[in-house]
This record gives sequence, C-alpha cells and structure tokens, in this order.
Amino acid sequence: MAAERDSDVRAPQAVSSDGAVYETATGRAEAHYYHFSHDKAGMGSVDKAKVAAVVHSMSEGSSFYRNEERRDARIQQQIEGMRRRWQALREGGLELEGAAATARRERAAMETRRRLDRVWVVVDMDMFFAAVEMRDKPELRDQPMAVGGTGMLSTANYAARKFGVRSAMPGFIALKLCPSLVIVRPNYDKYKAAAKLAKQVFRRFDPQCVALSLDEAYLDVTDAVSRKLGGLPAAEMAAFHEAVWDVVAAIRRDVSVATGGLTCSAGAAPNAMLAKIASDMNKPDGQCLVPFDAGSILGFVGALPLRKLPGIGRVSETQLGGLGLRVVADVRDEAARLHCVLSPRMATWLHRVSLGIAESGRSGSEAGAQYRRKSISLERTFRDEGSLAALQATVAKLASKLSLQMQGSKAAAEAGSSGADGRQAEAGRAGSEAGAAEDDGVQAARPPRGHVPGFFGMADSDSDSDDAGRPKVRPAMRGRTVTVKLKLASFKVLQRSATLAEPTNSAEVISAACKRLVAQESERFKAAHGGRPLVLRLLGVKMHGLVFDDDVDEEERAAAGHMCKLDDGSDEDDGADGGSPERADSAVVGQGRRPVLRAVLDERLRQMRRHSQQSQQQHPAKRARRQPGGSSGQRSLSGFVSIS
DNA sequence: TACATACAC
DNA sequence: TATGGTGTATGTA
Repeated sequence: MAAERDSDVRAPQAVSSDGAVYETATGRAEAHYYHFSHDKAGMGSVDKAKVAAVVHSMSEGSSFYRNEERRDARIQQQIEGMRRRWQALREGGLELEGAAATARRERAAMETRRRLDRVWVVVDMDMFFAAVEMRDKPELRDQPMAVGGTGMLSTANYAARKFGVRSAMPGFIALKLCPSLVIVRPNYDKYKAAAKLAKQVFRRFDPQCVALSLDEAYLDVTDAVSRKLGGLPAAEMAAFHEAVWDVVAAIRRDVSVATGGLTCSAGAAPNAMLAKIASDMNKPDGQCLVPFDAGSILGFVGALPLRKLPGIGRVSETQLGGLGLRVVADVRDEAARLHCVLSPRMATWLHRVSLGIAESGRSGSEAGAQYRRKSISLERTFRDEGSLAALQATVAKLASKLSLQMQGSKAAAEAGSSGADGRQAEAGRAGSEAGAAEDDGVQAARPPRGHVPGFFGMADSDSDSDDAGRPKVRPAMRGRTVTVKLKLASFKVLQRSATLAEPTNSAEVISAACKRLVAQESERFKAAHGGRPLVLRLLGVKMHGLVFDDDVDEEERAAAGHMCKLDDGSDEDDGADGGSPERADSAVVGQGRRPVLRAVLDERLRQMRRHSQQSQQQHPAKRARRQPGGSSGQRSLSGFVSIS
C-alpha cells in the first residue's frame, strides 16, 4: 500500500469503524508498461511517472513489449463490448429491474451467511527473501538491494523500493532505475529454514495453521483469543478487539524473536479474505484489525480499490475500471447492473466480497493435511531456439526430471538433492513440496536418457524433512494427461495436450508423448508459415489427472469425488444463484473467457477443505478433531459478537 | 478433453 | 544482457 506507514503496533482504535485505515489513492491500471504498480508498501515516495518512463524505454520495441501491446488491445476490445452493454441498460427497463430484484435477494441471502464468530489472522513476512539476506549480512541493510537475478527479481528491500524497484521486475530494468542496486542470488534453503522457525510460532497459536507460501500463513486464532479472555465472555466489543489485537501482536513479536529479527505484518478479521487484505494495510512491521461488526466491515471493504481484492488482478481491474468502477463500494452499488454485464458467477462473487463476506467457515484445520496437488509441471526458459532436435532434447530432460519428482521421495533420495533454482518467485505452493528445480543449463542439448539415478539433480532440493524434523514422505504419483507448453519467440504461448490410456510416471512414456506433441506443432507451424521453423523461448511439461500410490482406495475416492458436495454442509447454496456453491464463486468479465475473479485464498482453503472432506468420507477414522462448525469444545465467540 | 487466459506468490 | 516458475481455477468449444 502506498504510504510507508508508521510501523509501530498501534492501538486497535487505529482502525476506525468506517474503514478509514485504508488509504484510497491508487490509480487504476494504465497501459501495460505501468506493470509494476507502485502501490506496494514502501513505494509512497516513488516518482511514478519517471519510473514508468524508464520501464517503458527499456521495454519498447522488444518482443515482450509487442506481445503486451497485442494483449492490451484485446482487453480494450472486450472492454468496449462491456461498456456498450453497460450503457444500454435503461433505468426502469425490464432487464435491469429483474437484475435488481436478483441482487436484493442475493444480498439478503448473503447477509444471512455472514459469520463473525471466528478470528482469522493472516501473517505475511515483510520483504521476506530480502529480509533474510539483510539479517545475515548487515552491510546490506542500508543499501538498495534485491533478491533474484538480472532476469527477474523476487523481492526488494525498502531502500530499493524508493527507486521504484519491486518484485517481479526484471533485474536489468531495476538496475536502470537504481544503478547502485545490489542483486543477491536467492538462497532458498535459508528462506525455508526461516519459514520453518516462523511456522513453529504459528503452530502455538493455531496448531492447524496453513502456510500458503514460504512467507504467508493463515491462522484461526479463535481459541487463542478465547483463552486470552480467560474463558469469560467479553462484555464489550472493545475488550474483545483488544484481545485479538494482543494475540496478533504476540504472534508478530514471537516470530521476530524466533527468526532472529525478521519482521512480519498481520491482519485480523472475521474471515480469511478480510484478514488477508488487512495484512497488507500496515506493512511493514505492522498490523491491522478489521472490527467484528457488519457495519465496520462494509466501510472497510467499501473503501478498497478493487485491486486489493485477492482475485482481482490487472486485467479485471482494468475491465471494471472501464465501467467506471474503482472501489469496492462501487461494485456494491452497481450489483444489479453488474448482473447484466458479467457472468452470473462473477457478478455473484463480486457482490459477496463487496459485502466482506467470504467462506471463512471452518477453521483452517481440516485444510492442510489432506491436500493433494492436481498437477505437476516443469518449464524452462532459454535463448530463442529453432532447432527441433535441440528442443526435443530439452523436452526429454524436462520429462525425466518430472518423472523423477513423480516417483516420490524414494526416487528423490536416490537421485540425491541439490541446490535451488535461481528463478523461483517469493513463493512456493500451498502445501506443496516447494518445487525448486535445479538450475541447470537451459539448452540441455544432451541426448534423452532414461532416468539415471543421480544424474539429474532432484527438484526437491530441501525439505527432506518436515518442520517437525520427521522425514517427509512424498507419495509417488502417476498422471494421465500430459501437456506441453510452448512459448514462441514472440512470447505467444501455446499448449498441447494428450491423454494416455494409463496413468504413468515413466520418463520414457512422458518424454515420448511430449515429443510427439512438439513435433506435431513444429510441423503445423512450418506448414502454416511457409517452412519457417518454430522458434521457442520456453518449453514446459505438465501432468495432470494424477493418481497417488498411497491412495489406498482409489475407486472409492473416485466414487466419493462424484458424490461429494463441493463445500461444507453448513454453507449450502443460498439459492441466490440457483447453482452449486462452486458456481457461486467466479465468473467472467467481458466476452472472451476471463474471470477468475475469485478470492483465490478463500478458494484455496475451500478447495483444500473439499479434499479433506472427501477423504474423511472414506476414512472416518481420520476425522479431524475439530468438526465442521465446531469450535473444538471451546466457546464460540458468538456469545459476545453480534451476528447480523 | 483440449485450449486459452487470469491470478497468486 | 535482456521479462520466471509452479500451481490453481474458469470458460468455451
């Protein structure tokens, strides 16, 4: 967020009930060369125009830039269509009146589902990778510094952000903006170690906390707050808020102690989406509490620029901006009209989040443990390559590495482990095995080979043990559908896939299937372009339709998957959209497919819950301690928090 | 199922 | 010297 906010822990009252915590000013997305939006923490004093000019001058004329221009043009066209429909809607017209009725019903139904009885905290480490490096090398502390490479930066410290340098910016552009910038290659092992220390703290406040990435975690601290209140119902909201505030402050303090001085920011709210948004409001080293009453929540979310909603990215922000909508309150006011212009799902999703309602439902409890990935992939960027033989060699190598990963920890152990990639973002996946692929030469013009143990560095560089120190068992898996991703020299991306008769994790089988797809595409391209070769800058190999070897009852799982509701039972469809719960969650802006306007986080948690439910259905013995809707024997906070 | 696209980190 | 990698989801055909 824009302002470099005062980093001290503040009194809860700092969050006024009308949501004034939030700082509105944030231009909507402009042309693509403003890519690196400067509304991040620490960017308050940046001369945006100057930064944009530099970025533009570095990009103009490049293949990358031309691709962005094409993309922007397409989006602008979509927006034109939307605007026409938007403006054609007449007050008192039949369509709009009907939509208004829908919106009213929808809102009433949603309010019914607003929950204020759980306390969610989202903790986000401040400039995580950079902070770790600074901790370990104090001489970097006052120096503009970033972690990454000349190709791409993962994160930058605040000294660097003053120059307009930020994460996801190419290093060579960052150096232009800030010639004295020190770029440090990433040390993932160190980051993982630090993340582990932080997680140990989180566990004390929520044994079931979920880490979404190395630097971010979701905690349901309802029980901790209850304990803090000494088991007595808080007579007043103020006392309750204070308890929440103190718990969050304690988490942050303990994280700092445990990690040797790393700071984090946190948000607390009645649901995870709001907590996530709040975690960003007082960065760095700050916290923000969203009051636990509907009125305050409406004020808080209402003032947010749409981009602050998790799930609204650059494209969606631009599209909605094209309709004149800038802040969340705008979409709330235009709920009816939006129902006419957006897909039902998108409209409903936007409406819901504009009310600050999310499925915070369960404690994060059931989320993590049973998580199953849906796909596994590797991709590599390299210098433009037009030789089919060289491309096929890269495909073979990717397929072999992927095969090894799919064979689980045994294969990984045999293959040994190695260092981490240099290019991974400040992330890691939810519950994932944080796939840091080895940084090998991209061009890989080596002949294809079978999986020779020990030849290819294994991807899972670290994490041969979990954070409790136990050896981590990675189940072997097989996949049924193989997909190759091809990024042309022009940056255009193609995807080709084939479904096999049997799930596999064999390097040979995967490799052969991928090569066939690449060869086909190569032919097709030549035929369509007068013999010109297909020139690529990236190749990727992905498998999905995964089955896991440690899934004992595969058929049962499949059967359960069919019958399984997509949400927790308490959260049944409110009838507002007449669809299944998952349909209520996302949608389309514009005519082409667009959407995803989903609170990703909220979605992810739900997704994980769904998995856990599936397996609970087949493994009753594994039932989570905390039952859905339950508070594990603790008192619910609904005794002293009004539920609207 | 195949493909394109958006999004998060 | 030159714009990343992994995973999730959705819409359309």
